[in-house]
Amino acid sequence: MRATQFFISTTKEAPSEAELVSHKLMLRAGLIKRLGSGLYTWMPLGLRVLRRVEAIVREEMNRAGAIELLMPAVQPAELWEESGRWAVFGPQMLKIKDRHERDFCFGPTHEEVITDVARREIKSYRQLPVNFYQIQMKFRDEIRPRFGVMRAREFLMKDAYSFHASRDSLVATYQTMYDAYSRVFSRLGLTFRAVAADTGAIGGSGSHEFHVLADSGEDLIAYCPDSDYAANVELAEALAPATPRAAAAEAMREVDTPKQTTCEDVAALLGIPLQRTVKLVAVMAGERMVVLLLRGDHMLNEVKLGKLEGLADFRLANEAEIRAAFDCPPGFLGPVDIDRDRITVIADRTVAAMSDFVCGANKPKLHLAGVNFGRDLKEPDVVADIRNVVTGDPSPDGKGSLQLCRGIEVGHVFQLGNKYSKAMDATYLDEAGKAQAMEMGCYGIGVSRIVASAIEQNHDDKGIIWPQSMAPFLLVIVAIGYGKSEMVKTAADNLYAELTAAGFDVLLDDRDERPGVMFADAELIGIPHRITVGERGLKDGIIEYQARRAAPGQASEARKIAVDTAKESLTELMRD
RNA sequence: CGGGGUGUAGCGCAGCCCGGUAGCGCGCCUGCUUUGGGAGCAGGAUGUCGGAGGUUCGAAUCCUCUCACCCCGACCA
Repeated sequence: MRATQFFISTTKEAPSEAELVSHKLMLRAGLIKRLGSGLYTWMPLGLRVLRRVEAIVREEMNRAGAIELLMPAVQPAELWEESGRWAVFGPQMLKIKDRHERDFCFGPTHEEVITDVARREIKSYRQLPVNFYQIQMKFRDEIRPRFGVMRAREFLMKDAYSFHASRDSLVATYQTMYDAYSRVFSRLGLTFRAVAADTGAIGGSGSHEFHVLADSGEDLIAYCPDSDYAANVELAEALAPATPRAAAAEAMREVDTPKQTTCEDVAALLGIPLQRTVKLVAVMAGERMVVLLLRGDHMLNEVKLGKLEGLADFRLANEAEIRAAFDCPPGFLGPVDIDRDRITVIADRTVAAMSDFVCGANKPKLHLAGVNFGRDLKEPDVVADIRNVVTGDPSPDGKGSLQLCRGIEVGHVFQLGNKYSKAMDATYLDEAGKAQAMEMGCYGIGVSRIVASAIEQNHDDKGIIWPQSMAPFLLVIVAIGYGKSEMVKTAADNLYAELTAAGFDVLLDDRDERPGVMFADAELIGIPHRITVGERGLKDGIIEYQARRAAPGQASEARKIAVDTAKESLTELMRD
């Protein structure tokens, strides 16, 4: 591709809306343009990157035996009502009406449509297993779109759905897809980690997420350096303390806390570790109030809580409900002397093993110290794991302690079981001629998100440094004085023709720009390899090569290459 | 949805407090010079100051409403 026949639109400054490095660089390099909140045009350069990622995903899906199809983005409401998700998916779904006032949605995912395909097409166990996939724009009405294409409302997704006659078959395909995903992210040159995950709104049983590791990631991952345990914090189990609850040593007493409404403040005032305090979180399970007890330094895990009996639809209590139940303003709430007939107490495992702790007194400006279960208040109604793990917690596999890191979720694989096939009556006839619900799996990759997360992992102060496998061009020829020097033009044209014929994706920068502009653009855009062709070197039969990515800790070094053997030298240098 | 912030030229911003008819940098156009790290000089174009209403002789500026976008939060009481 010649730069003069392509469309390059770079800027020195990033629009003020961009916060994340990848977002800024994507805008500055002219990969994307914003149309509205969470809505982006993929400009020609960005589209090339997107297509390269897509191609690798497609190759690996095909290699894994998945079969490509393309389903409609617009889906009738009836399908979603069949599966019961029209209401469940809720406001995240973009719902639309046609001219006859019939309800549709712009597909946020395609379990319903594919299950409909399967139930119409698959009659016999002989047709199973089968694995369909597509690469297609999805729409989700995110609460808060942000970070450019990282969390956009419209985004490109690869989604695959497998159907099986047995659990074993599902597990086998799940493993095949898991391996295919690992290959995809490895080929894309990303540092990633597969982690055990919660199944969320999609439903089902077994599930793993693939995360690109980055400090800017929105997800927290718990992993054990001494074993292969890794899980999303949403799921990672916090084990019960190994040591049993110590006997009460202190008498319960009130302490004045005139302004201290948080555990941090109370701990600071009393000069005790935060780990000695207990906080109370009030939630509503239907009409009933449930209070949750967590150690002062711990965070509630809403996913875990939602899995407890009767708490699937819990919500935080509002201030009016709190005042009605406690007759006390928030900030001084505690579990002592509350009406246990009307209020259920759920203690986190850690809290259940605490003694002589500090908590709110249910009176304004007062807290209690030296509080003990059994003596000062009844034992909790329920003891459960309802908190996020923290650094240093024992690994659930018993092989060391947990560390935390951040990740960007770029892939997710699920074993769905027969949730959708049962709801939508997708059955096949088994060997005995009996109708059976199909086992299902589903597997997603956020194609557009991969582009952004690759930049998060691969950039410097000059711009993007594409992994070779997803670069928009493999090599850029910067021709200095292309329009002025016949020698430069001839040499650059020849090299371009030769390399292009050899199958390399080459950008010839034949613009009438100053060298600095072309160098800066090449670096901002992040093309992995660069050749500089100028009269200066050509006089000696030489052109210059420079790699975009420098060896760790040093600047990328330019090296001289003889024009005559340039193709051979470059083929060597650009070997992945 | 709650809190905060911002909307002025394609992009980044100043002007607003204290009302007087809009400016800077980058980019863009023309010409000349320049050409190995985001050129120099000269000339030039571009704005319903997000929208509506109001106050005023006069509004980018003050008031009301509204829309859009961004950030934080939506979980610890």
